[in-house]
Amino acid sequence: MLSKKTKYALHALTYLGKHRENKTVLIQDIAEEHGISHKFLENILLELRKAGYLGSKKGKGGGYYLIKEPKEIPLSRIIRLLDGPIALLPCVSLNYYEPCAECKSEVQCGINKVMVQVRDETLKILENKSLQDILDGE
Amino acid sequence: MLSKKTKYALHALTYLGKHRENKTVLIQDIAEEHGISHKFLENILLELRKAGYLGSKKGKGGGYYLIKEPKEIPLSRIIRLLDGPIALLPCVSLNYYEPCAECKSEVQCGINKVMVQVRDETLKILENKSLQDILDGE
DNA sequence: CATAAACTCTATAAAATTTATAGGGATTAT
DNA sequence: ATAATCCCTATAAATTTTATAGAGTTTATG
Repeated sequence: MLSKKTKYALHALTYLGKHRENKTVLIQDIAEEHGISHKFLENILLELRKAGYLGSKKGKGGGYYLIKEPKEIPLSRIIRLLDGPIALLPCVSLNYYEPCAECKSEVQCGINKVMVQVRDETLKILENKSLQDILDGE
Repeated sequence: MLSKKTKYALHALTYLGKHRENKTVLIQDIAEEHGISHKFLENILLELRKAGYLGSKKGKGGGYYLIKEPKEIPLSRIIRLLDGPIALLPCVSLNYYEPCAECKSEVQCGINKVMVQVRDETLKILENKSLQDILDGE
């Protein structure tokens, strides 16, 4: 399951996607719309900005806005950013690889081999769905 | 990512699958082979037995053994049993459904719609891979 | 029939992670 | 000048995961 952080990030991105005509959107507005803690959401939006998905404007009249095309924001990226690996095991993660302590040899491990396949097929799904698909369903 | 519980379960099932000629296998043997805590693994095997994948024999000379064909043990089942939902959000889980607090209307939620698709495609992958596939890779 | 070997079951403790809060700083419009 | 707003880092609270503990129960065997 996705963490609340990722779930909230998706809600925030969706909200921002739906309000692209506005110059900026307040954290507070998104938080209220979904009943999310302002401060918790603040941290999430900060991460999304640092990762290059959002722009922000400080000071009075400031707020956040989307700086990428919704089409260019695949689910895989958002999940990786906030939740970490998409792979089911560390030993098959492309972006967060770590060996599994209990496994003597990766090349001889049937679990590893199957999980590589699962990872590749899962990635295909998540790279192929973007914020645009979410917006299309609203 | 899978929990250690699920990962250990997969190792245990693999071990049992590789030793089907034996009448029984000791918890201790599996634990040692993979450097897993005996007691932790004990709880996991108990769950697998209660769920109908393993049989056990008590007392001296006892142990665990596989009672299902490896082909009949899909990854999806093992993951659900030990880790819970496969869906990325509670509001699209088939087996562990819960509404999302921050979402006013599921039928109007674009996130929900996309996640239903992701769930269905992910399930296809995980239902289609079984312990047999793991054993084939060993 | 005594003993040791093994699984059974439930409770609890420890560790790690996730979720949430807090508050002072910096910037900007008016 | 002031108020609004994002920026940043630290810490607290809650939850979940991981691990341990120990008293049962069953069974093979000498």
